[in-house]
Amino acid sequence: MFIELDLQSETPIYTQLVDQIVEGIACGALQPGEQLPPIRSLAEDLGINLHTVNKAYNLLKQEGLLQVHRKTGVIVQPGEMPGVTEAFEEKLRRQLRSLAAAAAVRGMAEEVFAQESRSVYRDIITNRGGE
Amino acid sequence: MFIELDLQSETPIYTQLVDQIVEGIACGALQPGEQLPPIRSLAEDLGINLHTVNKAYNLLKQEGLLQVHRKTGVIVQPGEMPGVTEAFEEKLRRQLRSLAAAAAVRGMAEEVFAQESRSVYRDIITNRGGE
Amino acid sequence: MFIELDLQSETPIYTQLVDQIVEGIACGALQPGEQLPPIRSLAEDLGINLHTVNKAYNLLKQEGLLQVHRKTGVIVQPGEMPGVTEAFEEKLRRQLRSLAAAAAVRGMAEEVFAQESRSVYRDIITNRGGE
Amino acid sequence: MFIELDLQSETPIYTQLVDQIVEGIACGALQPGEQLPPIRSLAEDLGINLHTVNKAYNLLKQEGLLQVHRKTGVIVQPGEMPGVTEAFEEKLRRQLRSLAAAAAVRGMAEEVFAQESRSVYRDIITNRGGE
DNA sequence: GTGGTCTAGACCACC
DNA sequence: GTGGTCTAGACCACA
Repeated sequence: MFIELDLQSETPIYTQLVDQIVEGIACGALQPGEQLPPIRSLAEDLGINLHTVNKAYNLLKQEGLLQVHRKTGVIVQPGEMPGVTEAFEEKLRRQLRSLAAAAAVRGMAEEVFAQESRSVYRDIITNRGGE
Repeated sequence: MFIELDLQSETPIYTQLVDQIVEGIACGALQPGEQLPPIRSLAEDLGINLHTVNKAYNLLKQEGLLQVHRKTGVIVQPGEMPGVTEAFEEKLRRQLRSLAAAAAVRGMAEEVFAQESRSVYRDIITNRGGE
Repeated sequence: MFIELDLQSETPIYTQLVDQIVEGIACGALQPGEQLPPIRSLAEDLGINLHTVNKAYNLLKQEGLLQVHRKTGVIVQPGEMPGVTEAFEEKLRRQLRSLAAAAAVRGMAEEVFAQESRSVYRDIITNRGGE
Repeated sequence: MFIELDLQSETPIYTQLVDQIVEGIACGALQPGEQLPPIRSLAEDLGINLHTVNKAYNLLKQEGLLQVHRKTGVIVQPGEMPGVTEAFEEKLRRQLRSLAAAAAVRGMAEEVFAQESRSVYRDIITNRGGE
C-alpha cells in the first residue's frame, strides 16, 4: 500500500487516511472499481486501530467515493464519480478563502497563490496518464 | 464587529475567530496598528467565553499578526508583517494538496481550480484599496 | 514525579512546570521518547488544575521539546531536538544581560560570574551519563 | 537619558526600567551618589505612567541600589553597594539554572554557555573605565 | 482513557 | 480597565 501516516501529526489519523485515499483516486493509483484492502488488514499494516480505518472508509462512502459491501469488501466507486456539487463548491471556497487570507496577509501575491494552487493540482494529476 | 460565528460548526470557535480576523487584516478592514476589541467585550458581543477569545488572540500573537499589551489591549501588528516563511509555504501546500485532490476526484479541471483560487484571493483583497 | 512547585511564588505555576520539565530533559531524567504523565493525573498529583498542566505541555510542544498525541498522551521529543536558533540566542543573551548587570553591580567579578554559570550548567548535566 | 523602552515587549515596563538602571550603574553611566531624574520628568520623557517609574525606583531602593529622599530626589547609592548576599546568590543560581537547562537541551555546550555569560558580562563592564 | 474545547467565575499584575 | 493566571467542571473527538 502507498499510504504513509504521520502519527505525530496533529491532524487526526482518519483524516490523513481519507486525504491519501482521495489523492490515490485522483492520481489514478486507485482505479474505479478497484478493490481496497479489508479494514482489518489495512489497520494491521498501518499499525493503527481498526475503528480508525473504518471511520475513514465510511466518510469516503458517504462522499460517494467508495462502495462498501459486506461480502465483496471495499471498492473505489466504479463509473459515476460524485461530481462538483454546489455543497462541495461552497466548502471548497470556504477553505480556500482561509488559505488565501493567510497568504495575502503574509504578502504572497495573487499570481503566486494561483500558481501555487495550479502546481499542487498538477503534481497530483501528473501521474494519471501512466497507469 | 464584522465577525460571524457558527457555534454549531465542527470547526472550533477559536479557529473561526482566527480565520475571520486574518481575513479582516487581509482585506484591510483591520488596519496595521488598529485596535481590536478587548477580550471580554468581544466575548460578550459574540456570546462566547472570554477564554475562547483569548486563545484566538494568543494564536495570532504568536503568528506575529497581533500585539497584545497589558493595559493598551490588542492591536494589529503595525509595520512589518510576518512574510512567507518556508514553514508557511509547506503548510499552505499541504492543505492545498488536500483540496486539489478532492477537486480533481470530482472532475474539476486544473484551470477551474486555479481560477477558483485566484477569484477567492481577489474577493478578499478587492476592498483593500478603499481604506 | 520529581517536580516540586512553589504555589506561593510569583512566577506562574505553568512557568515553573516548564522549567522543571526542561531541566528534566536536560539532565536526562526524561529521555527522548519517554512518556510524561497524562495531564489530568499530573495535575492531580501536583494539586493544581488540569488547564495549568495543559498550558505548560502546550508551550513545550510549540518549542519542539514535547509531542502531544490524542490517544497516546505526551512524550519527550524523540530524535532531533530544536537546536540553538538565532531567536533563542538573542533571548538567552537578553536574560543573561540582566543577571550579569545585577551581579556586576553587587561586585561579583567577571570570572566568578562565568564560573557560576559553568557550575550551574554542570550541575544539570552531571547525571546525564547515568541513564 | 540613555533609557530605551520597548512598549511592545511582554516584559513589564517597570522591569525594563529596573534592568536598565541596574545596567547603567554596572557600566558606570550612573555613578554612586549621582542624581536620577525626578519621577515626574522621567515618566514624561519616556511617555509612561508616573506610577510605573515610582514602582521601579522603589524596587531599586529596596534592593539598596538607590536612595530616595523627599527633598533631594533620587540618587544612586553612594559608597557601600549591597554586595553578594546569600539570598542574591540563590536567586541568581535559580535563574541561571533555568537558562542553562534551556541551553543544554538545545545542545549548547557548557563551554559555549560559560563563554556567552562571560562575554555578556564584559559587554556591560567594558565602558566602565571610560567615565 | 487520552487530549481538545468550551464555559463560568475568580483574583491579580500592570498602568 | 486591560490582559494574565488559575480553578472547577463539563462534553466531545480520537483511538
